Amino acid sequence: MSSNNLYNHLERLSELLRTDLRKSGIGHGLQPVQLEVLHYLSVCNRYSDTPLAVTEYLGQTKGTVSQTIKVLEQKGLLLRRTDTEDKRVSHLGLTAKGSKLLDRLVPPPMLTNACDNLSKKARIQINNALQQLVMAMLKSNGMKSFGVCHSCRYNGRSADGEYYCNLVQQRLSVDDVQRICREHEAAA
Amino acid sequence: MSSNNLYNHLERLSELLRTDLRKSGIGHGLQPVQLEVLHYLSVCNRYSDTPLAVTEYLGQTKGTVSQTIKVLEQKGLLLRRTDTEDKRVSHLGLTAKGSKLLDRLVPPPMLTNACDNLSKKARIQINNALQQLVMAMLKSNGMKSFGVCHSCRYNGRSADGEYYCNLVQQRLSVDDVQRICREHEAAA
DNA sequence: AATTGTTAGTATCGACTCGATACTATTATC
DNA sequence: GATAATAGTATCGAGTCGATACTAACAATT
Repeated sequence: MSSNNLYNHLERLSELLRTDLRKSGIGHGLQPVQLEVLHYLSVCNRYSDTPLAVTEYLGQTKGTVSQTIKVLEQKGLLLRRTDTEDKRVSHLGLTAKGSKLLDRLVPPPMLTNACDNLSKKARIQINNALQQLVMAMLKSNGMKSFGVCHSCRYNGRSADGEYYCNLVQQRLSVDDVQRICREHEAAA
Repeated sequence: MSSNNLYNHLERLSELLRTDLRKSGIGHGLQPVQLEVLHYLSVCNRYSDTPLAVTEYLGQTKGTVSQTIKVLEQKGLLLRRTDTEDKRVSHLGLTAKGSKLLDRLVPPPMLTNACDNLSKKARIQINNALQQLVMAMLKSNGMKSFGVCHSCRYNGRSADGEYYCNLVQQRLSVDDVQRICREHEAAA
């Protein structure tokens, strides 16, 4: 009953956003999912830029994601390089072209317009609510949170005060800790 | 920038919901969109149960919606009858089978689980935030709001105290005013 | 009453999605 | 060194979705 009400809004929101994304992308031959992948790659960190991470993030199968990535690569919107330590894994990154296109198309106009019509306070409230809902959905279904390193329990400081990840045991730059990570676990 | 943050959460939410819907429906041969159409028909009023209304609600083209409806009809999940006054328009309604199936599949488990893990207060806040965002998106893009009659500027009372719609100039039942309407316009 | 225009909806097509299944290559484990 | 696990690819088929072109019913105008 309570989740039913929520569902009403969420479903519509989701469908409207998708349609708008589709309209944005179509002029450039891009599908909604493709824009989502590009967007993910623009906000993830260097441990999370692999096909598998995209798979976990989107909740699709690896086969599906593999195809999407292939197309984006062929379009020259992203580049892949094989990991130096584990030759099974690829790292993906936007090309300048991909990055530029993403900036123009995302967020789609409908959302941008909506935000222009909302007060700053309202935007913050909505943002918090959405975040809370995403968290709840992920947590209650045993999925990865993909939070930023900054809020991760593995995030610490090295002896000289630099950011340090206790999981992968490496230093993180200021840029790193603001990106989302597939290994993220909320601090206790 | 502010809309960018919002977009992060919204896009993920949207994708997760869709994937979950897909998983729910697949066992019964139903696609996400098909479930969305069934759901819409379960909450709309008798002036809004036409293919065109579905089209406006989902933001797709009428051709696309026409196909979806055709499939649902063939599966025996919805029934159509031609309008008595205007033979161009069809009215759609769930069959008992469709209604039963919908109850089992929507909302999808991921959302239900999430709600179970949230306090009542949090659910209300999230619900309000989502509603506000949907409204803003629709309004700033000149789209129809699809609100419930109860909150509509055309909604009034007839001489004997019954609900009355000043647009279509007809009485509305207690059930009617709780359903969403394609002619809805927010009260001033 | 015939003409023209609009509205509701359908039919068909092609590019694309997405999961399922089966596969390869590399790394981990015992 | 054999086996299992992991990261990813290839292929296929059912289905989505917009574009285009269409029909049928109604509305407006002369």
